[in-house]
Amino acid sequence: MADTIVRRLVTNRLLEWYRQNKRDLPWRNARDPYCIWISEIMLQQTQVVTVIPYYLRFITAFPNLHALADASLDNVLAVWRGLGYYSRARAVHRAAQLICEQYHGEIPPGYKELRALPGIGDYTAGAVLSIAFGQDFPAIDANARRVLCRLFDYAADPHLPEGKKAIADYALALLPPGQAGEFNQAMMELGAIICTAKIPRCASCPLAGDCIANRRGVQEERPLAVRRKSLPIRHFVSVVVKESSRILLVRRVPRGLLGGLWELPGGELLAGEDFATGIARIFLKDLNTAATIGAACGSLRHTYTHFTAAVTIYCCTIKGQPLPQQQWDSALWCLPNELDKYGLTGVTVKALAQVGYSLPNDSPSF
DNA sequence: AACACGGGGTA
DNA sequence: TACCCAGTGTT
Repeated sequence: MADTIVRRLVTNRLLEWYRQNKRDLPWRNARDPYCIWISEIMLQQTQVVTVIPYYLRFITAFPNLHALADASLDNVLAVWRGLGYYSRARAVHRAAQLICEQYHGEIPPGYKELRALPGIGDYTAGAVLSIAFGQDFPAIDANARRVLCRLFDYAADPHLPEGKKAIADYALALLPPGQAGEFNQAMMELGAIICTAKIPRCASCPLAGDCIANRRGVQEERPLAVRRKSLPIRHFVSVVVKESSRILLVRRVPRGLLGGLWELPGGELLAGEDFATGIARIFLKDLNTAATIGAACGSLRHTYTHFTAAVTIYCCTIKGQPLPQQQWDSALWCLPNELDKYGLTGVTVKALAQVGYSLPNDSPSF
């Protein structure tokens, strides 16, 4: 494997397999670095099949970098709604504005410049440089990492600093000069289709004969599994306040969990706190208004990355106009048929459906 | 180094 | 339920 000729044979087999088996994806063979960049941001921690409709909708809404830079964050988040990791949408919006200011609207074709933009880390910089600009940079995502761990039977934790270096060295050793874009995509495609996390299809793998883990029969033990903690359950209340057929929506401050998204007012209950007390506390502190609890009108569960939210829905009335502060930076009274104009949180979409307000076109498939 | 950060899919 | 996913930014 350390031999240049052997490496060449391996990459040739990989690239030949890729040419014959690659999926037809909307961003593939795109000339425009902007399209490559958007697709790579969306593909962070998100599977290809999930990204496709969001990508098409986003490119339609913001066809080029200037369109994105000129849009409002509210508009960008409304298009991103449902894809998750909303800091990506905030970062991509901010980066578009920075590229307009600093690089005359052209995505800079340099590692240092890309890496300095918000939302672009090592993986995305390498992906854009190799795929959009043809430069010899590796792009190591979870797929490529798994393929390399198996190919070289790397037995330690690849997320540790030594592991990251080892995996990067493997990738650099294999990377064929002048074909980094195809090579990186081929590694990811192999990981997504053949060298899957569970039950890899080694019988169909073009690199099975080169794979040390396969030879040793330990492919399913690579990469080394890291145990996760079970998710805690946290209790929340979500409140429907109506005023002459309009519904009160509030906007979360643009940072942290679901930053910049709109939601029904509410929040987490303190330990041992009952619903009426919690609602009164939240409305007084975050909306500067007195709330009176009404009927309970539903409940739901929603799982985030690191906790499960158990949400109870109440109808309430308030005294006077709400003044957003603390966790919210804006408030408005929304007509039911205009709900889809706002980037709503998943919990709010679910809660509204339970009280009879289903969103049109909630699926990004249009 | 560990944690925060969504949502959808699969077994 | 548990795990996985074309990772990045913060602490």
